[in-house]
Amino acid sequence: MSATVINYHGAMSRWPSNPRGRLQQAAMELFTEHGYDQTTVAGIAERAGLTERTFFRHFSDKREVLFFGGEQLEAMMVAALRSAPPEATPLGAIEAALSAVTEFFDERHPLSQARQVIIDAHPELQEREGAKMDRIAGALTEALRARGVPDPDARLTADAGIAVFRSAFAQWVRSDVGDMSACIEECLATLEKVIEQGR
Amino acid sequence: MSATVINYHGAMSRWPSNPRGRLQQAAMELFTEHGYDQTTVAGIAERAGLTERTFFRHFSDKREVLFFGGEQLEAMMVAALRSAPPEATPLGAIEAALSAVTEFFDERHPLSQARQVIIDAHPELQEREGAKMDRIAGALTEALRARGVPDPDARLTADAGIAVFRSAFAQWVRSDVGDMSACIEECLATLEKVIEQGR
DNA sequence: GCCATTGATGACAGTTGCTGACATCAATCA
DNA sequence: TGATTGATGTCAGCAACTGTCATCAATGGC
Repeated sequence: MSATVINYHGAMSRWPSNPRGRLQQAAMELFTEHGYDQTTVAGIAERAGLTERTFFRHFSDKREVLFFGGEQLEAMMVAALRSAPPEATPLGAIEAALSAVTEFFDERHPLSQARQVIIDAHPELQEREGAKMDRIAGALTEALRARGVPDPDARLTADAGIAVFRSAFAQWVRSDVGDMSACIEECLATLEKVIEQGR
Repeated sequence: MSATVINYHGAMSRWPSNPRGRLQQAAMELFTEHGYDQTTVAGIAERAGLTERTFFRHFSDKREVLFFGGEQLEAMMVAALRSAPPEATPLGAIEAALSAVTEFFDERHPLSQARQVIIDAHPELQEREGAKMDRIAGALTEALRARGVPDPDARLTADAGIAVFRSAFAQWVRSDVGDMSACIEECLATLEKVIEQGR
């Protein structure tokens, strides 16, 4: 049943070939060992048994190797939002989207922590992370519009939801227990509190 | 009284030398004429009568030439937040910060529109814009903490405020009238509505 | 079993963003 | 007048990224 094989490059891996995964693994290792700046794409490719050119066939740029998979997250959230009951409020639908990914994160707590250490040390990576969040916010906005939520309500609700997600994630990734849904709930309640407290 | 002078490079400008301004102007022109990708830093520098090396002495990278001045915006917002009355609520203080920059924008409506056309066409520029917003959100968070607002309240309020700002800006920059404070007020009211509407 | 096609990769050259190091020159000041 | 300072020019070089073509394993019709 084990899928360990020898491919035609002589490399051994859990799944046949899987060059993208090998590149991601190699990148994480090198970023952790020597830092992001000190790591070259050529170095990552070499450790993965591939060439620099192939790296750029799998990832649009050097940063992307750390963020690949964000589309999956986006898809999960959008799907959850779509399957929320039609009578749900915009904020309720957003809450459903956030809740849909807590399990995904709880299963990857150590990996997320290692990743965050790298990102926190490099502004260009934080920039990319923000861009990914913006992308998700845009997708959620679109999904809310599809539910009949007008503008600017849709965008503001989605952005507020992403703000909750970011605060919750920051809290979750720092903690050791790793209960993402509790963090979401707390941050969402906090947002409601500061808004209802008024200006 | 006019400050037009001939500097030692033979260049003429409204203010003596002002290399940074010349580079920004040249960049805006070239980005608009030929697009961001097709414009090289060497080309910008040449049009400004300077060298590529000097460009990078004034701007940390190619994108930054479009975003220089963001620190000024951040400073204005932080100052306004600081001078808000101590009894103001977190959201009220954030509203003061947003209101403090509406005039600044209203005075630069056409320039903002031209800039936005360029940014909208290039994901890497949108990424930088998001990073600038994140930076401001961080500064506002810190300023709220200094007022005694705890975490995660401070971060969430600041992020919500930036979300309002972004929606308001998008609306303002698309419009022809250019009344930023009205856009801020509308978006803030919308945010309050969608939150108070509940989950 | 053979061959054409397809998809992923390697090889290689080239452009551009960006940096370090040193030289130059005008302005300033002791 | 001469030393210093700050901004710029010059030049070499690295690394990110791209276009192009060759290679080769796998696939599928015959």
